[in-house]
Amino acid sequence: MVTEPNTTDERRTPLTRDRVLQAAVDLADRGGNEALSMRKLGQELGVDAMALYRHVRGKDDLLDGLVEVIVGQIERPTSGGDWRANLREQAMAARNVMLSHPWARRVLEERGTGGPACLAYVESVLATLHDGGFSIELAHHALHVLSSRIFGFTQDLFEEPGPADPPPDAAAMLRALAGYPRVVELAMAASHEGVLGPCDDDVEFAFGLDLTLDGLERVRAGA
Amino acid sequence: MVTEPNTTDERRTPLTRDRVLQAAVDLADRGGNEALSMRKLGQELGVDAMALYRHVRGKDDLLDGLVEVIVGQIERPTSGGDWRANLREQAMAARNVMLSHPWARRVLEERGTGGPACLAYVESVLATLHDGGFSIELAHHALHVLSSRIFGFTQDLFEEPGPADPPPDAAAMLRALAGYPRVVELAMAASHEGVLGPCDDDVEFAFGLDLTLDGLERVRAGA
DNA sequence: TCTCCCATGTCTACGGTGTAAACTACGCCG
DNA sequence: CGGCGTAGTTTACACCGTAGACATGGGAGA
Repeated sequence: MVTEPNTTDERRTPLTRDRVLQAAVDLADRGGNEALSMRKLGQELGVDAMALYRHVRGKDDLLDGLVEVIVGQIERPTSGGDWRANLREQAMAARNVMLSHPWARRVLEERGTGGPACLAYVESVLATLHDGGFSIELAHHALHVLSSRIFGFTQDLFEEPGPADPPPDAAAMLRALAGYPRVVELAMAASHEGVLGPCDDDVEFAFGLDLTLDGLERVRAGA
Repeated sequence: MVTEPNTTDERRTPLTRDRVLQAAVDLADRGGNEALSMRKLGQELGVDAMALYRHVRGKDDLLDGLVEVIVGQIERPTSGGDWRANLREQAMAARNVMLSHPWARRVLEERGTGGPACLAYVESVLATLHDGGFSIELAHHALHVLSSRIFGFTQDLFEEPGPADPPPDAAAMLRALAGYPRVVELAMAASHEGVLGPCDDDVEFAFGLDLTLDGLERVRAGA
């Protein structure tokens, strides 16, 4: 082809690692986790899939890069309050990021938290704990109990019947749930009238976070 | 071929959903999560991959079946104690199962907890909470905070440097960690001399579990 | 200005995945 | 014996990540 200028000639500006990562974020935001394939990403950028390998070592490296981008988006709290308020604000900030990038949770779990952005993030959390009077051992425990919440999500194995679930066939659903009276009781009571979000329940997140923070404070003060 | 009897002629006994699931568990126990492919599983059973589709609707159905098997392995606690001891014992039993099937965590997260075994399991947990004096709302919260622990694992984003990590290149590792003083401090302090397990740290699991149970008891008593 | 090189992107290909559809082989039952 | 259902096979398709050879174009050096 002879440099035929295709719509806005987006491909002229050369690819960059940052451009690749940004496109990957956009793609995942739109198409979810399974849309993140090398081929689709290449297509997204008007480029052959293999071209990406000039700027990214492979899929794993791409995902690592995404972790960096996402974790980098988490705002550090205005470090005014005590450790508790500080950490709470931190977790909430992280949660906001995770809510706007629902796919990121899986990527984080899959690739781990060993990258620079994550290390820096953990470093800041540890500093907060230290300044709050936590011993190293207790900070270690705290990091483990908080780990998922500090990154903005909980390991919610239960998918509430949300407003999207009943439509299919409420009758069959109820029939399938016969034999689990307490489960249906709970499903009724917890039907989450207030449609808070697609991923998680703000109330639940805050509840668990506060429960954990309270517990940590108690242990800290007791030790 | 004319019924040539290959070693022990294992293929003669006809396939069954249970046989398929059991083989899948064995395969995953040996080869981890990525060994769970239809083709490999078929090979494991001395059978073509497509043969599995007679006994399993597809990969998703296979995974759902695995969830049933695994969750079914969790022993119910001897319901003698109070709710707290009861739930603790329950979580520990679940953890034992998860430790012997490390791949199960991912499968559970991927496929959810909507199957009969999981529903029955949750039902029993809810019964325990109810008998312990929890209101429906509080039981709901409790289920969310406990969800991952009740199934035997926590969402541990941090991979401790365990005894397998240093070998590669301790010097390069320490160099990479320069700039994160508190992280290395913690890594030193928490080097987990006691090599407890490959997946998680018993101490951390128990710590988080007790912290959560204490918090719940406090809320229950206060409300 | 000519030339060469290298960076960037493309093409082809390989082995892997899940699975749809057609086909084969066997046992059972009327 | 005829037929039928059941279990397993074969083939094929679309997708995945990626190794390796190739095309191309622009900038540096002669």
